[in-house]
Amino acid sequence: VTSGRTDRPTILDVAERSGVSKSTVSNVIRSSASVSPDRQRRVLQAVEELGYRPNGLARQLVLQRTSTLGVVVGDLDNPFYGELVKLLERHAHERGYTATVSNTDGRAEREAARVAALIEQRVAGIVMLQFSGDRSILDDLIADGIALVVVSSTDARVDSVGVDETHGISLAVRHLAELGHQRIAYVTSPLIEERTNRARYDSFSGACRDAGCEQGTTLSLDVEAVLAHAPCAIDELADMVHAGGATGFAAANDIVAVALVEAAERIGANVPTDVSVVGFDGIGLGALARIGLTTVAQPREQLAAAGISLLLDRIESGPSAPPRQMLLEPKLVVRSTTAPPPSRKEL
Amino acid sequence: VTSGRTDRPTILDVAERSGVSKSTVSNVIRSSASVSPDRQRRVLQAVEELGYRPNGLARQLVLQRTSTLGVVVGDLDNPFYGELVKLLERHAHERGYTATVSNTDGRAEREAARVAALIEQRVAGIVMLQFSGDRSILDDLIADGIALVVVSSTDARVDSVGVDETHGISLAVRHLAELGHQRIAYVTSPLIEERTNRARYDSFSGACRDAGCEQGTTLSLDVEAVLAHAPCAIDELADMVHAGGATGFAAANDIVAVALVEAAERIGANVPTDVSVVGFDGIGLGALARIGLTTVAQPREQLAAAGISLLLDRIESGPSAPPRQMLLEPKLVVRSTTAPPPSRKEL
DNA sequence: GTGAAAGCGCTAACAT
DNA sequence: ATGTTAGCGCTTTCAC
Repeated sequence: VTSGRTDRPTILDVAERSGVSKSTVSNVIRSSASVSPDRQRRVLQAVEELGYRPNGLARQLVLQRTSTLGVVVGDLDNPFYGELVKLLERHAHERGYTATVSNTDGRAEREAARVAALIEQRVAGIVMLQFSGDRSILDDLIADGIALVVVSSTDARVDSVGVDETHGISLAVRHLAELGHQRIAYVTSPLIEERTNRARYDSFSGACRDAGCEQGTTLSLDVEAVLAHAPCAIDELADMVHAGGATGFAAANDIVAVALVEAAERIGANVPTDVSVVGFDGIGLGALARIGLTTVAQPREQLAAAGISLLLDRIESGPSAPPRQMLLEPKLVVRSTTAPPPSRKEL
Repeated sequence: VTSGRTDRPTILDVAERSGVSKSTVSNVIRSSASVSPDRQRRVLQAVEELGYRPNGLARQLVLQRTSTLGVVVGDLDNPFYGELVKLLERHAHERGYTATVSNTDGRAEREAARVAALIEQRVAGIVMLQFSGDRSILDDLIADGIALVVVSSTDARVDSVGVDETHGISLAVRHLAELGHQRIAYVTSPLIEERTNRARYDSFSGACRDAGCEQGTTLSLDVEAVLAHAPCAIDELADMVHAGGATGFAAANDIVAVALVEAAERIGANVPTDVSVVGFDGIGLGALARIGLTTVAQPREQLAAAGISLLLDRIESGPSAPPRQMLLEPKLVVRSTTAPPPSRKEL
């Protein structure tokens, strides 16, 4: 009653039982060198009888490379990331890798701690799905020469695959503008990383200019607080809506959008009659009739597939190859959280 | 340009640079035996200068135990599981473990393949969050003597922590009965494992008897199909509702419940005016005013905490200790998908 | 207090 | 075709 699992047989036990050498056993289980049919059979039988399972740790130690990928995600609770991680794990497994996932909740310390653990574990590569407050971890990783890919976000210094955010946001803004909204505001959440946020905001500003509409004050919505019915969370929104600050809202992601719809209706502003909301991501639940979230959808399957491909390529090619950036096209999905603004409707 | 990462320094490099032996370095980085302050400093400095990171693989190989936990989940896309995995990872990390997650999509072959990979990787233990079609994998795992805990489900042969399902379902049925529903039907999905399903169904039957109401035909709803607007998916429901087969529905989980609400409203039956729906799990999105899902909520944080505790205990104590079962109390959360049935309302 | 030596389970030359 | 040998990077007796 000392050790967790019963003692597992090693390659040596198999060798002994089948009356051959370690190497021969190794050869048959890896089906590498040629082994006589007779011995092959005997080894296989011994493996069977003993219930032998090769020790991956030992193999990876001697091979000097692991078949483990680290997946660093901000919030697994967000279905967009849940699905992405699920797809990434699928692709990883298909290519012979396992996935160690790390949830950071957008906290820099956690991100650092998780990444440190991944490095000690000698993961073959890391997929990053979201950044926390600062990108210094990225710098360390790059300096470390570890294989790295950023999925659904972008950074010029590393391999990455994401959607064309500028285009995505312009789709949202243009849609709102075409419906007749004159004043549009950008809504984000404290969880979204500073730099990403700024980039998106810039895109948003540009899109507003291009579409010829004014831009309202940017709102930051604490999603948790809204869902927990914390009253303070929506005061800012109330002020804004009642003062005619904006009739159209472009949200940083679908969860924020959904929380925004909730908050708006709670203060008596109907969506889409009074205000319109468009999200970003394309989570499955947004398709529910009761939600009907108009959103800019990301191609999740492609993001995952490309992410794993890029990462494995990088693992092969080493850190010296120039970084590759892939930009996928997002798609506007119009549902029922957007409509012409009230003033226009009354015509 | 051959290998992925640049060659990392080993404990030997540190030893050389600081002019001490391997063992001394090992002692200081693990802060085990006592080392003279002088050498201690020199070692630490060398570690710093070299950017040395201990090789977890090597350590775990010699220690004969890993600090990796396997988490096997049916569908990470379901926010209930997304959140559970997130919580499990947090607790695991707090106790010094990393989490390798495996998504099975409820497919037995995938489950087997993933579990095999986990065993080769010599995970210290496995958390199972959902079963696929058959439980034979469980048998193998038990025979294997691997540390194992089942979370949010139950099996008498292994450590497990879940909610009292019988009680949970009776909460749902009783709530419906108290509202005046005479005929209640159970709704599940093809993704839910046979045995779990049967157990829940039995509980459901019992609850109906106790509450003195009839039970309608059980429905199996393909959630994907409903959300994808596949027409066939809701025919059965239409027949049932129009034939007065049931006015109240107890769903196997919140996703099914939400899909059911969608399907019902699509065939012209308003929720809760015409039919009532109660879910099971308590996903965050159910709290949205537009969804307002009445549901039987599971204590997720406690499930995760207890799951990791049970597993680590098991890792310590070995396979011989008798299995422990923990049953937590679910809680009925009444929102707006339930109301008195139409007939009763017309009084 | 410190170092030398013996492995953990495996793979990969290198002999035969 | 098969066995022998030397490690992969680390921890841990066991002498000194």
